[in-house]
Amino acid sequence: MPELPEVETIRATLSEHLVGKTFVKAEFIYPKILKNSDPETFSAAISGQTIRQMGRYGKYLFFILDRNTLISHLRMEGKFYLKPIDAVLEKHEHVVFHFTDGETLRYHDTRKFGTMELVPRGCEREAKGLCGMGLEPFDESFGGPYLQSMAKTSIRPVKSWLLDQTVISGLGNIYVNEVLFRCRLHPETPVRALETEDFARLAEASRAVLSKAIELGGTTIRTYYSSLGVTGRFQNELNVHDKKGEPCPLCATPIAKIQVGGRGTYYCPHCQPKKG
DNA sequence: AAGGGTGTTGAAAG
DNA sequence: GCTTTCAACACCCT
Repeated sequence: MPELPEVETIRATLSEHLVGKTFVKAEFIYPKILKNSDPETFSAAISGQTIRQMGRYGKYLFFILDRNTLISHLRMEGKFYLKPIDAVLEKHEHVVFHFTDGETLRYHDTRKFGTMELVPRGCEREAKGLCGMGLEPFDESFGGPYLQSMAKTSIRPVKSWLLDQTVISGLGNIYVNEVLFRCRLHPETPVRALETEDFARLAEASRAVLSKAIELGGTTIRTYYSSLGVTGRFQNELNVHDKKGEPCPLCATPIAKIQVGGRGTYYCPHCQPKKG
């Protein structure tokens, strides 16, 4: 489900409930969730370790333990729930973590796309998928000049480029649609056609949109809801995403939907003219 | 009622 | 290399 704001919300929520809990074991109903390990090795490794802190980079969630970090990516529909040990195993619950206090943490993922990986604590950025990731909009050195330096002579549509996590970490389909609306940029604008001013505005808009979304606890659309049943409120702030045919908030032109790089893309044909 | 679409990403193919 | 397409999977909506 999540982009950066949703993962951040999940991180904060889980942190309140999980920090200080000690693992007994982990049961894998669907072992393919695990990368680079098998259930027995993984369970033995986390057994006895205490969750010291919950962390995040981009859309990756970190359970920081005594000696290891459990890196979890929720992909499209991953969720975590805290339940008593005797709660029935629900459909789509693929991993059950047991704690010494008798509680369990259930990993629920309808589409089974999510991944989990255990790395030595402090080595998170070396994990596959995290190495080579671009800066987060909240990194100190992130800004217009950084984006411009990543652009080079790319001819890709700006929408696809912003979704590339090696360029910028944390933007997904919802927020990219919203960022481009705020910047008045057509999603298919070739990166090469962007000017210095555009990169500055993209950087600023990325920070603004994600900050606001974090403040509101993320976005809850369709039937999606966050871990532990927490729902966000940013869906009330969406201008274009999932609003095909609805009037643009600025000019009342019907919002258009097209496919860019195979992803549903929403924009205002009047406010976001193509350039270059 | 089959097919397309879905808050993702990495491997394969061009 | 750089870019695009597709597969992993289950469910919902036309």
